[in-house]
Amino acid sequence: MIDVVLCVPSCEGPIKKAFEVTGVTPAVAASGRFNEVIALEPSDGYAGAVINAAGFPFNDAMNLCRQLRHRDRSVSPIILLVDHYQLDDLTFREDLFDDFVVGPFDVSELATRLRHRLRRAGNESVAARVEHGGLTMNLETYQAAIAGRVMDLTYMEYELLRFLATNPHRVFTRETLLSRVWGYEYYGGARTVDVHVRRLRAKLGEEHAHLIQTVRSVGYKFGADAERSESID
Amino acid sequence: MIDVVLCVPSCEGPIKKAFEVTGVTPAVAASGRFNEVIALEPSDGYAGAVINAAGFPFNDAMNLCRQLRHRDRSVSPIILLVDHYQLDDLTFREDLFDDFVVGPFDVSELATRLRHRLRRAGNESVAARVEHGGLTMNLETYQAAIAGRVMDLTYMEYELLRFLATNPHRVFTRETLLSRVWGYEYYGGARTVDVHVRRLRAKLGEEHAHLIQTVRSVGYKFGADAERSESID
DNA sequence: GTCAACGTTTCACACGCGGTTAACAAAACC
DNA sequence: GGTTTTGTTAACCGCGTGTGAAACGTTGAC
Repeated sequence: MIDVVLCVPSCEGPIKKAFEVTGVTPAVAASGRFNEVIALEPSDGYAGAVINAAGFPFNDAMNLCRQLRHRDRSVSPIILLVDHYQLDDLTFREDLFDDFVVGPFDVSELATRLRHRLRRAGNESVAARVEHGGLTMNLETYQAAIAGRVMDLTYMEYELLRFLATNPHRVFTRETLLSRVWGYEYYGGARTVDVHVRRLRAKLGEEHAHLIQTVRSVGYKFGADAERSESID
Repeated sequence: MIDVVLCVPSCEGPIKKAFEVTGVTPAVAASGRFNEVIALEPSDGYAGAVINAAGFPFNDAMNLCRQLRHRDRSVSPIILLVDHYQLDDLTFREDLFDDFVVGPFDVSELATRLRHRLRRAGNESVAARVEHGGLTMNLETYQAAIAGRVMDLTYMEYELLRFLATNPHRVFTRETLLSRVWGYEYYGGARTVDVHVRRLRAKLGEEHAHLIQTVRSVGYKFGADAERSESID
């Protein structure tokens, strides 16, 4: 049985060694491309995943995290290998991974972190649901409901709403949303965001459409402002 | 309010800097001995703890973790600073801490781990703000409040107020404001600044309108002069 | 104290940026 | 091949923004 998914396009040798220390069996899932790991069946089973993002497009690694998280939520820890300059990219993506190691990579540190997260895996879990202002999102069943009424959201609609709702009251520019939700590096048509916001508002219903607020000249944010009218933080 | 308990018998300076990045306020609880931190009342409240175990008896740090954990169960994250040779000691103590940094300590890595754990623990108070003379501006939610009352500012009003409030007591000419806030290279209509100042004063309310002061023949500055009437700098 | 000169405040209005919306095209899925 | 989802384009429209002019206040000279 495979214990840990190893997603390391390079430098596999020393990292594999780290797993021997922990006593779990690693499986190299992707030697060249990130998306190969997805080919693994969930039934294959694995205890955790180590993803090497160092020297690679960051969004590729993030998309992989997202897919792993969707597959089996909160069960298996995801550890990221990053370069020092990538540290800032981790902000607002805290839910996508469980731990990280900064290069140059130390084998024993990785082993310790792996052990740490594996032993913690049972107790601590990523929030399985997001609730805010009448909105409920079940991250396991991939369902969303507003004021008890289930909404039939498409994939992109769900992802956008989830990102906004997990960071309530925070304003995001279209560019940020494109890169965080869509994974685009480039700045393409920003109108794409507008249109998806519009479709979301429509499905939220007239009564709750204001849950996604427009901040003119800046972007969009999630959250009823009523609850914030007294104080900001 | 104390956000984070800093328990670092040495090298406080650079570690304190890490907290500034996250926006939480650190409090040095123990400058010499580990057990001093325990003197803090639970009611003091803090979002997390950073404990320096590097170069110190490991069991002392572990006992501190145990006490902190006992005090408020698993709410606030505990981050350990350890030397490389101490990594093995962490085994089977995974429940006593939430994360660790291996020396030599990198400030930005610590900051990232702090943010990661704080946000995972559901703590949203990790936000960048500007506060001055009753004015509070949350740079992430794009909200501003005066004396607790939320103001509905437009984009330009917000940007102008932010610039002034982040540089309190400093006088800016209209030309400077135009170039710094508006981004103009040229000197357009200086009346533009006046009008925006006026609109801001109106939204600040009569009581707080004086927060933006006119310096005749020069420009405008932000800040209550009362607090500066005694001393200049 | 009066007056003139200068700077600031206030108002009203028009332009255009930026957001919304709908309709269409392309792609993915079954 | 039909259906659903996703991205793009363009028209529409509201409101934020800048501008000019008038009203107002302040300063200093006589």
